[in-house]
Amino acid sequence: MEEPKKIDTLEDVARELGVSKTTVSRAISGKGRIGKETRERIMAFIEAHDYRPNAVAKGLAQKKTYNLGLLLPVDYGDVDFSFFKDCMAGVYRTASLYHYDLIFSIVEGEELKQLRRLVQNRKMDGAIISRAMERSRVQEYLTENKMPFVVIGTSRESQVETVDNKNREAGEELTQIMLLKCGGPVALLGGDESYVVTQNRLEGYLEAHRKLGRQPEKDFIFMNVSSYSAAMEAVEKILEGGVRALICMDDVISDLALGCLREKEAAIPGTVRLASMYDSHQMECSSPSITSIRFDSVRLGSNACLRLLHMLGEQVEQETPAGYEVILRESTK
Amino acid sequence: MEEPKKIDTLEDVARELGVSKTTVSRAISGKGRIGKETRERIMAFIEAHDYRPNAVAKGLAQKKTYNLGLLLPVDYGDVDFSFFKDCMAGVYRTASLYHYDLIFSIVEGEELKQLRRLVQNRKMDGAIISRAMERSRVQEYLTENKMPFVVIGTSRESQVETVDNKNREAGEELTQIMLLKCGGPVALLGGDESYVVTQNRLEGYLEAHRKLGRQPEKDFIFMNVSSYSAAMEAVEKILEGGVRALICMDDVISDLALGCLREKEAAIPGTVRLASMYDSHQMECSSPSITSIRFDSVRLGSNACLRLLHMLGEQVEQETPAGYEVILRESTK
DNA sequence: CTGAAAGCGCTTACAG
DNA sequence: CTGAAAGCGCTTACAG
Repeated sequence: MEEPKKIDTLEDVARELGVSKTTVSRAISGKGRIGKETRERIMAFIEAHDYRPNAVAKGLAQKKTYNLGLLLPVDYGDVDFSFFKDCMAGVYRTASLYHYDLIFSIVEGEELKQLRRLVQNRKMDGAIISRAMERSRVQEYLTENKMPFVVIGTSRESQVETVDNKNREAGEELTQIMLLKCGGPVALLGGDESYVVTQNRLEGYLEAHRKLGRQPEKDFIFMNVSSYSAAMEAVEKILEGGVRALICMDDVISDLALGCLREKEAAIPGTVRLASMYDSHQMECSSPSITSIRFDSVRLGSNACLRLLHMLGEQVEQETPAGYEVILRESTK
Repeated sequence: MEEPKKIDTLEDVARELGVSKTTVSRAISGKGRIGKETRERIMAFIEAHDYRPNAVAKGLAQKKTYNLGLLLPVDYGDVDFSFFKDCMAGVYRTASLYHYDLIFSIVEGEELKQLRRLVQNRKMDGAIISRAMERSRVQEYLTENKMPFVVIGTSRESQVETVDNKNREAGEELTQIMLLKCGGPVALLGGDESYVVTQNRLEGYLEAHRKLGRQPEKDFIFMNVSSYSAAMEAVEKILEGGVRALICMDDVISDLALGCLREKEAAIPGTVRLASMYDSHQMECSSPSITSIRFDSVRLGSNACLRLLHMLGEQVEQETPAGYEVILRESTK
């Protein structure tokens, strides 16, 4: 024999228990005064019948959706999927913990149509976006429409809430290790200087020199390296200068450098030691494997979510800053 | 001067236009009789004021959410991220086209808690899951709770709606090419035989032999290869047998085989030609690059979405079967 | 501490 | 062709 009545709604619960919907609602939400005994009776009944409030109805009454938008750039992951994967997992777990769901949307370049639907149809309470979308009008649009959001990765605009890795500290630690391991100068290949992440890693590099009382050699710092030819030019100078150590600011640049060093038949780590300020699957799997910094992307995602929930007025636990670890591999042996 | 009144709700529209909410609703939905002129007047007003109906309210009234669940296995993408990426993009675009949003959830092993929330709180109308989750209780749970779903990849259970690649046809085409290119026998390394995908690719392999009037040599067909040692055992037999061509059923197995061949110092394609029945980034980037079949994952995702929308009673366009292409690379030169 | 009632912003029989 | 009214399943002043 099945339970004769399905308990699907608040009303069902109230009727069966002979109380009002108001009371049941209060028992569940914990808001408002309610007798301890009544409350326990209601909760036990709910538990027994596995009743769950309808999120849509709740949303309508409270003008909330309990959905968070996760906006991904269209070509995320071309380079570094594990970052997005881990980040998403972190966001997801934290959102789940607070009973929020994730709605995801892909932002393709300047196209805001999809995002607009999410915002105008009021299908989310807030959004998490990535720095990669900084150049699109997404942030502007969200701000105009009073949609709370947090950016993963530091943005150039102040005023926006961001969570980020400790790029400066990590850059400093890696540089310090390289300086200590290798007697001579340590060259640097960096990316687009207009990015905050680039600036921070550069600062870390410089700071490590300062703390060890060494003078960074300007001639071996190459910024805005974005092509194979740019990397090649730098690598040639490095080899000519007899520099024995090279740090690249991310995995893409490392990959370029690796190609250049191979073409020049420079042994790694024999002739040049190579390290990357950003880890990825390729760093681990290339031969030789590349020493690099692994950031805690899961935590980063989790923090982004906590921040957003906080902005939405939820009582959330404290954020724990996302850490990192330097992974020493063959390329710096 | 701003518009003095914000047009946020159906009621606002109705009031401003001096009609009833019913009429406005009908103009928007297109359901029910409505005068052409009235309708146009309403639509123009809506357009001008950029009004969008509140999806939550609409959902409550219609007992729909216009959300589709996208359930991902926890460790998707360890092997083959681009598949998920493309698939998701396909699902996403199609969902958007029909004004649905995607809610995503990660299923971790046997843990159904998160999924349960999505189902019980009625936050989605249907779900798209992947074959990778076949062994969890997800399908069972969805069925019990009458939640429509479609599986990407063929499931062993009938009764469920699936969309899949043309694994048999593609396997046949690749095998045929290999047979024609190489005079002798073509070995096969396959995965878990209990998977339908494995069975289909095997069928294709056999069918190619049949059509060319060749006898597949049982001694060079190795199934259930899941470890390096299993692959090594197969590779040794292949080399001893003087076989000059090898097809692996997917990119993971290809990677294993590649490692084994390297260890045995067998030249590719010099000594053995290697091809994979599944393309991935690694197939493209390994050296030598590996000939493989590239499936149209975007289309596959799109089809999954179309199928689900159809099940939900939406009028959708016809599915176009997801195609594939054989990409000839260095490994079979 | 508890409940009746209004309200969230839509849809949809039902009546005209 | 159009509208008044009930209803979707919750929450929340307000009153008791």
